[in-house]
Amino acid sequence: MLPKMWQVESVFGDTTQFMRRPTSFDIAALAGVSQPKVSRALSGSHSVSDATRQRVLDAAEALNYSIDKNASNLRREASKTLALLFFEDPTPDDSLINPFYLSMLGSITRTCAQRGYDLLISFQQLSANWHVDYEDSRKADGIILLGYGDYLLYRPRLEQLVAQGTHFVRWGSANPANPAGQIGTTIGSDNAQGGLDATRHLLAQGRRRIAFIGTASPQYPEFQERWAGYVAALAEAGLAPDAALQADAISTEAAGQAATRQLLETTGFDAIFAASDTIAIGAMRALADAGRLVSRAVAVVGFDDLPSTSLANPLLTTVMQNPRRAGRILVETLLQLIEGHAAGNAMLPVELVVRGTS
Amino acid sequence: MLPKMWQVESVFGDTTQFMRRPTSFDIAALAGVSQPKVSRALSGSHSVSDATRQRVLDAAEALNYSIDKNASNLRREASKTLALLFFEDPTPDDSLINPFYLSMLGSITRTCAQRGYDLLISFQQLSANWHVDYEDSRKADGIILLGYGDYLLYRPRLEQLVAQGTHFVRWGSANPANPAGQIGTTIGSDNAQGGLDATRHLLAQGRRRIAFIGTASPQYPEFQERWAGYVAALAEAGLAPDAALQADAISTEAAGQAATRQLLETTGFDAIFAASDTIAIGAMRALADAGRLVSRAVAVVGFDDLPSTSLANPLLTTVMQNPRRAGRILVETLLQLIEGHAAGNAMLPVELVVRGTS
DNA sequence: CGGGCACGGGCATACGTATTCACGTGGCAT
DNA sequence: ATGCCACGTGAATACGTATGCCCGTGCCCG
Repeated sequence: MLPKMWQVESVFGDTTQFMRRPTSFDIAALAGVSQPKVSRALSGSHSVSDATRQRVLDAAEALNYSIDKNASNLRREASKTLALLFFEDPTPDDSLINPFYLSMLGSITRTCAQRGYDLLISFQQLSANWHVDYEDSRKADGIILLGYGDYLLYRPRLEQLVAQGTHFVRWGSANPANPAGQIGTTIGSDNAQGGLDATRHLLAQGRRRIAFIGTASPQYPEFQERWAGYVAALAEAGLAPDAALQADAISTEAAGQAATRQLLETTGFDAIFAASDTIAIGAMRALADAGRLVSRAVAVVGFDDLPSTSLANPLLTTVMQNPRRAGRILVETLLQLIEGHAAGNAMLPVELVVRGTS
Repeated sequence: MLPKMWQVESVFGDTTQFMRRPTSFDIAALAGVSQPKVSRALSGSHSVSDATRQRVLDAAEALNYSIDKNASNLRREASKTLALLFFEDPTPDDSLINPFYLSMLGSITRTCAQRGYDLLISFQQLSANWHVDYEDSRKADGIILLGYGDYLLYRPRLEQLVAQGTHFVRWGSANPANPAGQIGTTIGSDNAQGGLDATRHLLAQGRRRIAFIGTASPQYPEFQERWAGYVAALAEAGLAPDAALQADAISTEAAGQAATRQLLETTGFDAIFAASDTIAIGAMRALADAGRLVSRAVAVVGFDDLPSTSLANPLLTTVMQNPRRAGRILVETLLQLIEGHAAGNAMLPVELVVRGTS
């Protein structure tokens, strides 16, 4: 049946100015066609003649019409929306977002826009049951998960998502050799290669006591892979990893600084491979505090290539990831999944950028 | 009438596993009540007895039910969603987002979450007719606008939004004395006060030839206000602004560097008040290139207090804005507007943070 | 000349929720 | 005893769009 309003009141008149929000019935009437035709015309269906389509478009333009997304979504049972979830370990409110993820944000939003999708964004504490919230409530057709965090903690959530058949992709370890990459579709950098390149570079500079600041724990699979690359490079040079040269630090500058300070007290070293740029910055600060000359006494290599490190002095040698490409691939892979196609993991190449600290 | 599915098939049976998405009718049946009751129970209506509500909640839990947002939004004619639009002057794709706005992102998302709203995010080129897109299509109940850009260019868009009655707030000049703050509801820092404080501080250090790097043009009202504060402080000290000491730069580090380089060639100065931290960083780089000692020869004060400047050496003296508070107020003000309450502009206090460069 | 087919179009209906309305049942005051 | 109100309830329906289905027309081909 017609919506009730149509049964009682006429649409046309000089009250146009104060009319309610126009619906597809309004443009249908104005264009002299039926409501379904309006829908078909606007959605580009073939079964609409060009002349009719143009009349419809003109009418829509005239009435300043735009499709009610909620009604459209309800009917189509899809929302043309993706959800971007940064998930973090429980931290105080004021924790900043990992800058590396932020750098993906631009390309994610742009790729979404190109593909006609909207993007919902949320920062999630691990505690919330976000997995219910987005695809279940039809707010989004799929989910992008970003976030360093304790993998062992959020892994059950991932398994639940897989079990529910939720469409999602995540940034993480995509290395086929790493079981951490086998839950859901995962996109990530070639962390092992990056670790290998960074460490080879330091070895080529004649460094022999190379510290690794990060973690080798499976809680943080990406760091673990960088560490594996580090170990592999050492092995190529006939060196065995020295446990005394490894110090734990997770992502933050403060952690990097503390870990380095501790290393300075306990052992000697002539180079640092830091598992992230933020850690490397903290390390450089600790070195400066200790009066150790970065690059002369201790070479430093980071990981990420954050833009903000351009303020550091000397400029940080680092393993560059490509966040723009990463963002695009995340979105495109997710869309593949949503459209029902199979999509595999993807491992993105990284590139060593040699600057002043090594 | 009941949805068609209900007229033909029974819901219960051992096919539960492969059942379609549960609807409010399903939990109604399971809880032994009617569908409207389910809606009321879940929305916290008073006209539901506690016992009934509990039964409904249990049933919803059992069937893993969650409300279909699209249907709910359609019915309520509201989406419980806000749209966050970064809008930029047309720039190449790879342009990064202004870091100051990014620092608001966290508090905006969190405040939205606290208030039960979702957040859509988009980066808009000025060319697109985004104003049609969000509230008109009922994707969002209101819009938050962020973005440095040529005010004179986007001003017509703002006026159109006002004319349409769209609910929106924007970050910008909230100074009652500035006509730029009188279109729509505007939240902003007390830029004039910041300019005043920064310049007074430099004057108190004995500096007399203080350069302003930014712009005094009404195209960028916030910068204009900072400049006005600068002029006011000079006046207090009995100094007249010297046009030779003013150089244009919009936001970017490169622009700040170029402007400073130019100033170095044309005139002498003993201090710089930069209209943003990124400009200040560029200025410091230009000074370093020219062999001028920052803080000794030339004192520098920035504006924003970006976290990344913690890598600069010496640490940048700057006027601190409070992005977390700003984000919260933006959201809360917008919600006021959406709920039909009046909401005025808000001007947030700023604070001079003295560090190494002055 | 008749049958089939391509094509443009309209009717009816479903999507799942929230709200309006009317109804029945108690209890309380008149 | 009668009227009234508060309260919990369910029946019906509207929100606006997209689509399955059927229909009529004109054309071509057999």
